[in-house]
Amino acid sequence: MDAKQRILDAADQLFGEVGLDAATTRAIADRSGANKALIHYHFTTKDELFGAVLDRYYAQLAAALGPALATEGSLRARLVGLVDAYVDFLAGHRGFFRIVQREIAGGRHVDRIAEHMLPLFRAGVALLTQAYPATRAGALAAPSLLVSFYGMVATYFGYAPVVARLVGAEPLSPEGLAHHKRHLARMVDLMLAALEAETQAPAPAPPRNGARRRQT
Amino acid sequence: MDAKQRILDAADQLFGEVGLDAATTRAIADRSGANKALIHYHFTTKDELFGAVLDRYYAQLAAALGPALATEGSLRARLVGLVDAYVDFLAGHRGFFRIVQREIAGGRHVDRIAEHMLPLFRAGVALLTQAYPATRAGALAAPSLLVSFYGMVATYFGYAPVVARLVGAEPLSPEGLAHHKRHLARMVDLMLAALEAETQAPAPAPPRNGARRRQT
Amino acid sequence: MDAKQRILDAADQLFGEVGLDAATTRAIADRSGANKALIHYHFTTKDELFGAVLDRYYAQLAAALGPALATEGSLRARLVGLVDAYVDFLAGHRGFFRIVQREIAGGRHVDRIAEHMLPLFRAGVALLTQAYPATRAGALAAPSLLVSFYGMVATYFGYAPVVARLVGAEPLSPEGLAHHKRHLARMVDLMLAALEAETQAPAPAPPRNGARRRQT
Amino acid sequence: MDAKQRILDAADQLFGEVGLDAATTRAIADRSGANKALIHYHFTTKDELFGAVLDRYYAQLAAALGPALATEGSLRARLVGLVDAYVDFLAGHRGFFRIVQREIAGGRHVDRIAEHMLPLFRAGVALLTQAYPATRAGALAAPSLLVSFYGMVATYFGYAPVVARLVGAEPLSPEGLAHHKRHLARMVDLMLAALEAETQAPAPAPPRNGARRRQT
DNA sequence: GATGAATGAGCGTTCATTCAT
DNA sequence: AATGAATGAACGCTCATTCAT
Repeated sequence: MDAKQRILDAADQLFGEVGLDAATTRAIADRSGANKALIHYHFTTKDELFGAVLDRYYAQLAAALGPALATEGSLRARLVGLVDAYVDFLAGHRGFFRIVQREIAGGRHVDRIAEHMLPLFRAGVALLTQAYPATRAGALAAPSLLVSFYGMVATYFGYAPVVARLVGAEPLSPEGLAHHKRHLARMVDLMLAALEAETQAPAPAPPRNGARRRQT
Repeated sequence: MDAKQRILDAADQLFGEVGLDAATTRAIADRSGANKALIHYHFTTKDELFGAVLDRYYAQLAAALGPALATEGSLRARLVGLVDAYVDFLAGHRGFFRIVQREIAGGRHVDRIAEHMLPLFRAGVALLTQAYPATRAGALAAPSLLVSFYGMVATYFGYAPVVARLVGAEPLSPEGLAHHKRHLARMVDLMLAALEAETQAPAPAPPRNGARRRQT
Repeated sequence: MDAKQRILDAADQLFGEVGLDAATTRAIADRSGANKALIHYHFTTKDELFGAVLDRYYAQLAAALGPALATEGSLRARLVGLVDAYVDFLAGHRGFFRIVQREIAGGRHVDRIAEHMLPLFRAGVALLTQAYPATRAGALAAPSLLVSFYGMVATYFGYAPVVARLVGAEPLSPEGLAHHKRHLARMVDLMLAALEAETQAPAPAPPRNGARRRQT
Repeated sequence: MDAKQRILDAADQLFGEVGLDAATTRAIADRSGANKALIHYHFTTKDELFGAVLDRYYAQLAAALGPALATEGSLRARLVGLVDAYVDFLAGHRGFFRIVQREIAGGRHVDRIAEHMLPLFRAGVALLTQAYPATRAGALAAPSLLVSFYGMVATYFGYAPVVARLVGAEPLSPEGLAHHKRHLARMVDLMLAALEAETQAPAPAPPRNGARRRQT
């Protein structure tokens, strides 16, 4: 009955822990309390099971990010809300990040992931370009900003083991996450200030090293 | 001797293309023109071979980043040089990024990677904290900044397939990379300006939404 | 009722196409539009389903051969009619021949097939021995003749792919079948002439190589 | 060293006994005293192993039939010699016939079998057409005769279980085989006599039932 | 240094069959 | 009569690794 759900849960955990290849159907069957054959009955193929896990994650992510996007507040509030919501989602679904991180680096599911991410990225691009024409091109173009912020948010989780050694504290503890959020909010502020400035004076000189040239 | 190098090269390629698990000794043997048994003769274990590939990459990376760190110029010049060098290295060693991306997300080699990255991170932390006391703690603490910048640099490569669809251009083309470098330089400028400001007035109010509180 | 027939039809087709082992219950269920479990409800076991297919075929074969045997004409007319009817049956039930061909070569159903064929062979033996005492033993003994004629009729179908390449024409086309029938009729004539001759002079010398000895 | 041979032998036996599908790699490994993986090491695939068994059989068959074809004697002597040699080969390689019988009825190896048989059939056609122009077409055309004789020879083996019940004796005993050979020699004689007659008077009337029409 | 042969363990997948409904 | 879910056993095949040469 709900064996399908239990298989999905077990697969999600194992894919996150050891990766798609190393997560064997046997292990998934064992952890879900199901029969190996039942996995194939419900999902046909390990790859399709993986796709189902992926789809479920992105549905949950969209649900988690939706409220932040729909907020009535200022752009800053919406961006910070978005970033915070993403951090919370990643913190609460550790396997998700690991799965995506591994597969986006080259696997059979890159396309599926890309298809899930595109609408999110596009929404972000729309948000920025509507507020700041300066983000339509140049060094602060919206896609660049979005990828960079996505990178800031996510890399913290990906490199948690390294960060832990570096700072001697647990990056994924509540305190660590709170600090990360504060850092990210500050980076959002930096970005918005720069965009604000650029809107008034389109081609600002770099603060110290005046000789840099701007291009499209 | 020769064969050992060819095995290392083939392994490096295959690990990058398909990952540690999916790269079989048979495939490595075939691509290197060596015998399967010879791989074990030279490297004992597939995991050790992987470690050797990793070590070689990080030695190359250190060599590539060294000049940028040793430069006599301004801090900005050194940071931008570092970022550019990293971008170039990642662009020139595509497999490296994929390997690290996959393994850092949870594998048997996380520790080895962490050990390689730590000195690089520590050097960056030293650089920043010496120049700006403000980076010793708070929302712009050096570790946070380094992870964020590492994330900006690297995510661009990891999410190239998504970026390609988003902007309809090839992110890894020379033009794409040049644009990415400009973007990153600009982000460095933003950061430095903020640190400069913070050094003069330690607790700045956020630009729009004045109600945020700072913590350590 | 309806479903049972559809299962039988689908099974018959698939057994003919790919053989007993390779015809899976799933494939039979798919082709018949039925549920896998329903197959076992109606036939208990795949082997029993196979037996049912076999039984139906032999019932149809008996019906097809009956008229030829019951004919009032000459022995030759009855033999040729039998042969023609068999050719027509095989041509019209291609799966039947393939199934029998495969299973008679060693399978779990050899006995069942043998039981179906025995009465047919016995009828043939009776027909010949009553008409020609010479067929009671010797080189032209009835069982030998029957097996040989059965072989002539059937092998043409079994080796159709080879024959097609050999003669560059389609052996199972109407023309091919007509030619085959003519050939078989001629072989019947040869046999009957020999039996006729042997009845008048029991120990004929072989046409060229006179030194052969006859035995029982 | 000779593990490859032992695998080939075991496979040959099992393919003959139970068929391609039912002969599992495990059973082949067990019978040959080899490891399951070793089978794939030497033959890559079960289908390729089957092809190797097939090729070996046909090489042996060609060797067994060669002397009979090369004989200096009369056409009759050569034909009878050929038939006898085939009977002996089939009797001595029981698995061969079963394998071919099953696969020719529709499998993945029909083409391979057909390719092996074609030269043999062509040699037979050449033999007959050179000796008797009458075999170039018509009811006694060479291909028809060859298929029929092949059918007579082979069906005896294929239907041995049925024949055993029919005559209450063992068809594959030395006595049974000797009798079969005598029967076949007699059939050869019948055919040759008919061809001889037809050569002198091209369009003979059928012995009893005068109304049959001849065609090409 | 290099290789062909060999192996045990385990892979994803499929099978005929059962059972509760 | 009919079905979706479930299962144990087994499938062909591939794996990293070993070893004698």
